[in-house]
Amino acid sequence: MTTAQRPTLEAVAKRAGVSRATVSRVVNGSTTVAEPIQQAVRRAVEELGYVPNLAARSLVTQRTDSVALVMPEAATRVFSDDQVFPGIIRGAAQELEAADKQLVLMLAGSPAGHERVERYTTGRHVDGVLFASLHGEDPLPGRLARLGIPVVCSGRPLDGAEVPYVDVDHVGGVTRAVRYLIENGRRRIATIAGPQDMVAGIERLEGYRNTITEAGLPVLVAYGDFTRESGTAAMRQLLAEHPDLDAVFAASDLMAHAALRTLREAGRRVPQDVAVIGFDDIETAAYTEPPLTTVRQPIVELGRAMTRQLLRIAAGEEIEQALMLPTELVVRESA
Amino acid sequence: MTTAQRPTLEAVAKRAGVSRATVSRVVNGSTTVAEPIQQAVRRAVEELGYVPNLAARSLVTQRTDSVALVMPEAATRVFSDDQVFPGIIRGAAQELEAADKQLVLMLAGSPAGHERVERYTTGRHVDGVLFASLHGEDPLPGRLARLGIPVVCSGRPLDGAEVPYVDVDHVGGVTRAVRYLIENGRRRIATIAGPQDMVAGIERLEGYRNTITEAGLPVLVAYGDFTRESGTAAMRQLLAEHPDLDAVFAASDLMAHAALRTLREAGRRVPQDVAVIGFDDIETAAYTEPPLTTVRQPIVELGRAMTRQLLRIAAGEEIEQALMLPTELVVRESA
DNA sequence: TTGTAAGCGTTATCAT
DNA sequence: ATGATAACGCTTACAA
Repeated sequence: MTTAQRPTLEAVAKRAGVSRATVSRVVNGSTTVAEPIQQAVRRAVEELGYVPNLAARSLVTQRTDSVALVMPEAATRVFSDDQVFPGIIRGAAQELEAADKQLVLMLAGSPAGHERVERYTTGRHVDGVLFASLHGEDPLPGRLARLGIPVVCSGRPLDGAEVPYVDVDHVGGVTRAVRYLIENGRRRIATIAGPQDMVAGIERLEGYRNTITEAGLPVLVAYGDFTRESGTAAMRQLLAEHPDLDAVFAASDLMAHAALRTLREAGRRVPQDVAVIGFDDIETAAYTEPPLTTVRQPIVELGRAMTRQLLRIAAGEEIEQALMLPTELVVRESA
Repeated sequence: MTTAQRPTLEAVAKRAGVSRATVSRVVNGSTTVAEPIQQAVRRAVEELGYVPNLAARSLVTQRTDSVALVMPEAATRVFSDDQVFPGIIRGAAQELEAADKQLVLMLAGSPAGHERVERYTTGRHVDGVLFASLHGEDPLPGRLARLGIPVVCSGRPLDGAEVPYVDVDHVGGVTRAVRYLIENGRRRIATIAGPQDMVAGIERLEGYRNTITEAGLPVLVAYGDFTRESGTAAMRQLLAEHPDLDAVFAASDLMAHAALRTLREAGRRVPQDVAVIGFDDIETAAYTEPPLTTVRQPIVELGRAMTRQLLRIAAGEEIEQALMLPTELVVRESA
């Protein structure tokens, strides 16, 4: 490494013929510096190609200008093609870019990874922490909040910690989907539920159960984990246990996609024999056979909203503890 | 913010009854410290919950223990469901986790974003920079390399800079795919090419062109940009210009997926009338109608390999400038 | 083997 | 409005 010696504040000060303090003021946009001096300093900065040393700044300001985005899933599942995590990353990246802060991505799937995230975040190496999709009852968000470190989760923390969160309206979306099925004359409506250790899985099932029960219809459930493979297994199980079902609400588009194929293999026509509705509205949903009717969730906006909340907390503002983003039923041809 | 005062080296030293230097040695795993003293220090660290201040360490060591992963695409396109970027992120995250370094994600799609990336990376705020999928002739990788900052690109840099890179064997994969079509009796083989300002687009077209020409067959090309929408348009164009085509090689699975649907809408049966082969082997490929025959590229491994190379450069090792990862034809039912 | 002390490059507090 | 100067928390010669 040639490690060309970087210019420091000192060097700029010397070149501009002023003190370090003045250069620092100019660089940080203080207004109390005379215009001609500002000019001179800026020219020196330009000529020397000066870039502030963030470590040094961070050491004295106690800020790092970076935010951690923690994905608590196993690495292999984080980036399945449901686009949830990429969407959140993208939203967070956009919002942080506007705030000129860095995005540090951390995977906490393995015990080692989780321990690493804990060390790093409790060690205050970031100005705030974003948690995407909690699994089970992770105590970390609550602990960080108690340490006074800004935290925002996607979805209500399952351990009941008083941590700010942003979530999409799972229940509302599912309710609309199930009602739509009922209005269209479906009476044997089954669901492929998501994992019950995640808010998304829990609330989508709750939405189904409430709406179905309210309508006096039978609750028919099989469980998956949001993936296509699990959707296939769940659909087969439903078909075996309730051969007379006439509709399926799947808690994810991936599972709905698998259900579509499984139904076709079983000789059922969609939507004539069985209507299918998914949840997510991934890109692929418009390209399934038939195109999938589904509940759209604003996933990039979720990432943005979480980040905006975090920045507000970090800025010392008071924020509402929960923020809910609307979902929407997108009707295509599968129901 | 309660900003509970964090313990410093000083505090640990006092508690353990030793000097700061000794604590530092223990924390950094120096072997030259007497066992009983190590014990005492470690206990003090434990009791106080001491975590090193990375900014302070970085200031003196000149290392940041973090690596930037730059995605030069527009934010809206980075996370399409082709899984390329998420795959690279995942691979990089895995490898960096093992090396106990942080992953800083940067989007350089907009001019502002690119400028920000440039400032940040040339300012040596990271120990190395990973570039995912260059668009056009970005001079930044070359510039960083000249500054002595470790850099690795995915794919050969188009501006001819002498920068280390890792890539998948596009040409080999495409050649195998096209030969497979020829061996199965196809004679009017068209291609939906990718964008010609990206290595992946260029090389996949080159592989097609060479193999087709070598076999004395006609070159039939339409251009897309790897997305489904562009695939639909390209497939329509091909159908209009060459109604007698009997096979299509699409440079991405997304475009192949769109082609599948467009062909069906045009009344062509796949694979009977027209054989279709894609490139990527995304998860969805196994679930298209019919399931897609495609060229698999090891995308997570690409991210891992890039990261390993980067770490080797940062460690001062000499590395080969180019590293090629194998691709593989996955035969399903579309061809 | 352990301790002392000199920085690392900023920002912030005081004077001036 | 500007300039000294003291932190910030750590690593690392160098001494002992």
